[in-house]
Amino acid sequence: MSFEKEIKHHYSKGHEIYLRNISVDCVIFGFHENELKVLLLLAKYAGIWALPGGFILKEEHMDDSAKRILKNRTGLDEIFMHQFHVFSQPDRSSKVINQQFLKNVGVEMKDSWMFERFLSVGYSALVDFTKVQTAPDEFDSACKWFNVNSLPDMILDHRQILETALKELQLNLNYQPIGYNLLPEKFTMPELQKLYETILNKKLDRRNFQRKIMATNILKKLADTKKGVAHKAPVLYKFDLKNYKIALNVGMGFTKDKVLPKSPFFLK
Amino acid sequence: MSFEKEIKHHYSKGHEIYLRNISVDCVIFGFHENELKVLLLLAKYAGIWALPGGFILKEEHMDDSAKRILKNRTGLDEIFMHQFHVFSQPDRSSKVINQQFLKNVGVEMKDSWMFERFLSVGYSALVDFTKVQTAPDEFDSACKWFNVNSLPDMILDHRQILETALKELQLNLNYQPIGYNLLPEKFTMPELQKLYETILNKKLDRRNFQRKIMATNILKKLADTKKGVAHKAPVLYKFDLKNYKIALNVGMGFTKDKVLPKSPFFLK
DNA sequence: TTATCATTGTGTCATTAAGACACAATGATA
DNA sequence: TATCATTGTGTCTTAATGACACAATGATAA
Repeated sequence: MSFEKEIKHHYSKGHEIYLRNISVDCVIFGFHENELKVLLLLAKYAGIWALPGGFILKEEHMDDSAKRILKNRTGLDEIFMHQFHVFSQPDRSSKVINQQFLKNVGVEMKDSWMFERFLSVGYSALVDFTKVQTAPDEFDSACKWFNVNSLPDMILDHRQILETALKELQLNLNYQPIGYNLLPEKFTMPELQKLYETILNKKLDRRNFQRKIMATNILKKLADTKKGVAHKAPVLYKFDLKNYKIALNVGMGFTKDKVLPKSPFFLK
Repeated sequence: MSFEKEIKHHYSKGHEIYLRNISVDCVIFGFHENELKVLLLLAKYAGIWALPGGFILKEEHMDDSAKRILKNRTGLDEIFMHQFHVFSQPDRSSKVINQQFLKNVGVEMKDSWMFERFLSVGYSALVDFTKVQTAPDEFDSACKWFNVNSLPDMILDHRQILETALKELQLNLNYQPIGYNLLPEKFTMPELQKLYETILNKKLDRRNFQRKIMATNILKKLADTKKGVAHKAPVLYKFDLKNYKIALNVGMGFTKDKVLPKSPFFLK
């Protein structure tokens, strides 16, 4: 189907398969060359960058909508995504804006479910940059990773959605394990530390970092070292998936033969 | 308008003023006689208890919808409410269920926006039990506080929504100040501790509790003591609203002339 | 009037985590 | 073979936590 037909169909018939007034936007983080990246699409109809988003099928769990959107745009499956906030400014989208989008691509329409107000549920995911096949769909002319510190202009309130996701990620770093989807299977301690530093946007002490991370029991030290690097060969680690998953549910202060960071207030 | 007319009108015309496919449910916590309570309504049309809920007006910020619902049911204004989760099981509500509701009150209808699937956004609030005027509206036959440990059967997935709110509350207790809306203006340290113990459902050490709470700077010690109590008269405190609000934004580990609890990992 | 006693206010001590930092080991490169 | 950036491990001080002791208070009972 041609793009024009596609978009006409979406605007005129979409409400037959999707829920109304509600959309999903995904903030997909990746890690590459010591930079925290986020995946954006260039929306054909708007000529401006946007988060990968979509709608909820009439009989679909919203989590599955988010996963479907992720799969479409990245080819990735089995990624843990979670909702972090609903954005509900009444004027975050509007009839005028949507009619302008249509006009941009030479389509005119009087009425459409798309002209109505939409709430958007923000979802966030951390993925392996190297495994992603960026795949613009029929509505997008490009799909690209951006460094979170140099973002382009973005559609509607997508910048705000992204910032919210980033703040949440930085906060969650303190309570949840991270890295399983972001790093290769085997990795070194400096690599893991770089990930933390990049997300938090600050330097951490190498030695204290190691102590803290090891105390959580989410890592397994391997016998191997990383070959072919300058200087001393660093030891390789991989995640102890069992403990990693426990920590995901219970938080980093979980107890596996004790060894847990002291927590503020009354967590313990 | 009669109840029957009201409900007919809601089912046949509601979509003209509300967003579709999305609703708001409020978990309203109160504290009374050392018990954590939650406000439930007995829905006329269902004959089963439910969280106070409602819909989003077409031009209304969702936060305002939640506040409007709270105001309607409790008379309370200016209460901090926040969204905590979207519930999106496809089968959480259904046409069949809604038609049954209508049948229960002797109304028949073939089609309605209410028969469609609804996502529900959970909101949570902590309010002063004593200031609440419980007010069932035209759709409800009763409005009552329940101890969170002895809840009645509840409609749809409302039990799950409530449990989620409670868990979130227990977790947030570690990072956010609490009590401003739940306690009288002046209160004693044992009273505040009871609040924490009730929510967390565990005993805390009296002396360590005092130390920790005072270290946060959210309390002001008053010159007065509580009169007319058995045994030693406890000192009265009130919240330092300025610091309380800072802590709400920044978290309990905020720095006001230092004195902050050590936080796990890399918060600091 | 005085003793009782549950409750409140405050302090101490041992343990442990966090932050800062020193030094030896490694292994590619010069 | 020496150099040197980087990695691995340990130590020290400070500060927060949890456990606990004891004195002060003030209504109630004797």
